[in-house]
Amino acid sequence: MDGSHPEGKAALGADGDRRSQLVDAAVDYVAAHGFADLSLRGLGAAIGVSHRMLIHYFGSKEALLAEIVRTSERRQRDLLSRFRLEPGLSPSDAARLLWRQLTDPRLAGQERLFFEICGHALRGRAETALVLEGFVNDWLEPLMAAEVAAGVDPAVARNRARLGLATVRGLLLDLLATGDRAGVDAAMEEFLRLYYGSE
Amino acid sequence: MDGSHPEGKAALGADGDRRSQLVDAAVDYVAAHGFADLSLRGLGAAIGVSHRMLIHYFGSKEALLAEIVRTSERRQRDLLSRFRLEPGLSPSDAARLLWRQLTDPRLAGQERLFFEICGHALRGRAETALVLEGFVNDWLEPLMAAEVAAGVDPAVARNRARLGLATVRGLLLDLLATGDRAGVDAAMEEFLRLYYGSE
DNA sequence: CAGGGCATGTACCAATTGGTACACTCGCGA
DNA sequence: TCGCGAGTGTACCAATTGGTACATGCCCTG
Repeated sequence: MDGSHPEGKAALGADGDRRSQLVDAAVDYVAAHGFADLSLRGLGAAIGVSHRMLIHYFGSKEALLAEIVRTSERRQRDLLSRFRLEPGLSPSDAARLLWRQLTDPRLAGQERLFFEICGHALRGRAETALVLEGFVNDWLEPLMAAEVAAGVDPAVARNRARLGLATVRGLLLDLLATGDRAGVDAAMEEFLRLYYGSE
Repeated sequence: MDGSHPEGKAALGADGDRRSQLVDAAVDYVAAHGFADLSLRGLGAAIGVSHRMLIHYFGSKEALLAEIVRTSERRQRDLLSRFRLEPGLSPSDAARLLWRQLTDPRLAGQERLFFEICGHALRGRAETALVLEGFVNDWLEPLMAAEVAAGVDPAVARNRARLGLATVRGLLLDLLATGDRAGVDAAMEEFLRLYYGSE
């Protein structure tokens, strides 16, 4: 009685069709309602399938969670790669722009989910463990490349990239926890001043 | 048949005696085994009481969790206050020392728990919501005071303190996720160089 | 039109959960 | 000595969970 018309299986494209549509909806739901206490029934009811179907498509709750984590990660990475296409701004302006994108309120749910998943991953939860792999390294490479491109000694660039990543995440967490956008933005400005040379 | 001898109720001190002993054991257990999937039975079995008694002493699981969160918070605060007693080192050396204390492997469980609780608190989970209150502000004040004492303009000091807090947390998260102590330490050194003046 | 395979729903199951009822023990005060 | 109340364990309950069995319906191919 909702949008689940039996549209046949050839309507959509490449991958799993229905399956990938479900995982997308699931990520949205999880980003909005949290990862920890997810139940197949609750999720199913919210996105319009029975919990039976979730098991059918994903095999188990654990597998579904793993897929949610992967998709959420991919979304974040897409955000970054879309950003990299920018023209040649000054490094500090580029950072500022990236920061503004990351702190877009519409991404808040996604960011919360990120930290939530981190928390679980630190506990060694299987579905989320793979996150820890790319947690730093996947982001370090592009940031490091940017540093090196700006003329920084590669050895130092790695440390600077790691520092920048950590600071951004720390401030992001601050923002999510306090909602004090002005205060956090001011701290970020202070960081940019220190990081990219002064005013 | 274990360490729960009926030692009478006057053996220990002030507060709840048994109760506070239980909450201490509970925090240890949770720091080691995680917060998300805690069950009263599992916890009880681990610390040597029946889940019945946990309900008896704390009223409900939620109340117990709230108490665990509060105690864990208090422990962290105690760590900081014990640290403040140091003599007058240079700011950067003081920061280095604090950093070394925070990254003591023996605290890893506690730190993991901190981030885990953050994740849940961001979801508005009731027992953990109070954490968000003090999440930044409680730490900002002492850090800000230190900045001001070092001669920084109060307006800037707030931003610097906030930045320092965020960076420490970001790097701590990095350390917990990757275990790459050397890499994270190097990034921290880079930060200290930027933060407290150069080479 | 017939058959097969995929998608879906309903009903169900076993396990685990937080929480409760009741019984038992034990030490203290009258 | 006799309770009485606090501490504790055992057994139990209802709800929720992930997961399964079976039946149904639909579309596509023959």
